[in-house]
Amino acid sequence: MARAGLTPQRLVAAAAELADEAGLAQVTASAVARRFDVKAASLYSHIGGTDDLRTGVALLALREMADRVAEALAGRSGRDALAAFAGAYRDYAREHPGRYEAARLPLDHETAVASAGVRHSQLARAVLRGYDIAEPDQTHAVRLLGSVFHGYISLEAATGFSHTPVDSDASWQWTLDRLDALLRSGSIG
Amino acid sequence: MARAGLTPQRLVAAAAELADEAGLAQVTASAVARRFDVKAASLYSHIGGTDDLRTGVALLALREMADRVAEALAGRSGRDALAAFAGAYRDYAREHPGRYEAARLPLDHETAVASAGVRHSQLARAVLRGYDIAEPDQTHAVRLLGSVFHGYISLEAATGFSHTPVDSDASWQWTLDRLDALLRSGSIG
DNA sequence: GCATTTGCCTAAAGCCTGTAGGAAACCTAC
DNA sequence: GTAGGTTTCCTACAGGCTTTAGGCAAATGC
Repeated sequence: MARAGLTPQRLVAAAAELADEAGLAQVTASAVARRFDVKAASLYSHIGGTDDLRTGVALLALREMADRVAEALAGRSGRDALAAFAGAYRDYAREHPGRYEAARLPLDHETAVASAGVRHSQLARAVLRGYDIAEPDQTHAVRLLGSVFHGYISLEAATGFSHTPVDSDASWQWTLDRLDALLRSGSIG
Repeated sequence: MARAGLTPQRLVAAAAELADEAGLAQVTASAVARRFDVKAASLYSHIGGTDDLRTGVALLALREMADRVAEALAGRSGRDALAAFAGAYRDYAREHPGRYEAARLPLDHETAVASAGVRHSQLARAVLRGYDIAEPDQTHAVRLLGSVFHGYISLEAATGFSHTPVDSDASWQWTLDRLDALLRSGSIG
């Protein structure tokens, strides 16, 4: 019988596609096996199991997002950098909702420190360099940026902010403006 | 054989406890049945199934949170109201992580409009009354508040913001201060 | 060309969901 | 208090997913 050519990478990639198409909950060993026309048991020599698969998607998503954000940030500073930073996350979440969902999975400490997660906070700090904020305010500001953007993206995905006539893009721009102003005044307070 | 006294309410209440203790993923018909020393099949005359159970927890959480926030807000305004509003959510999420998780489940439109979800945005608008912000900025501000607090709570739950020596409570206070300032200037811009 | 390694298979046990139909407990009302 | 009806929980079962164990065939290397 012909071999399917399974590898951890290919399995995780398929899991990521599946997550984007059907949601992270649909990412199962069974479903991924089906994509390769292979029995579910065959996956277990390549990956640890369903949890492993989802963690793999999470790590992939963190890497891809960090890459995108880094590229978006190149050569920009100030409000420009802020918008690029935020936009990169928002665009990624829209294009890859399942991967974005996976990126919020809790990782054990060891996996987390080895992940691209650390690059994300470095990138946030890079944005803040344009605002001249010293510690510990810089750490507070990193947390604020993470909170606002993750919160916005997650609420937008859940509800689409569709209960009022006010456009979501308008709220996004308004938020960026206000954050920019907030961070500018941040160097004073 | 003695009857267990199952009702949709009691089942949802047990599901909520289970969610807080073990996470929303552990909320299954099977697990809830075990709590009542009853076979899983017995649940199906009271609830639709596992999804129903989780949705029930979501609706319960939305109600409980709205009640708490409303109480926290009573008699306060300005930065005081802002802190009470945010604190009520954060405290609830810490006490009831599983319920909080459930509250973010996507609900179909019909269920959503009948839920306590609408009270939440009304409460946010009540906070903003202390800041004198007109439409459409008020809607933008409601979304900002939702984003910041939900984002912060969710990141705090995931990582505990434990990778740096800076205290999470300090970042929370800093964030409240900055938001208060932002909203104050909001009436101008 | 043969031995070894690797990859995918079948088999099977365990748990979860959800449906169907049965029997016991409860309620009502005579 | 007891007969009828209803409700509640049960057993049985079908189907799906997970994961382990052991086997045969394909690829690889000498």
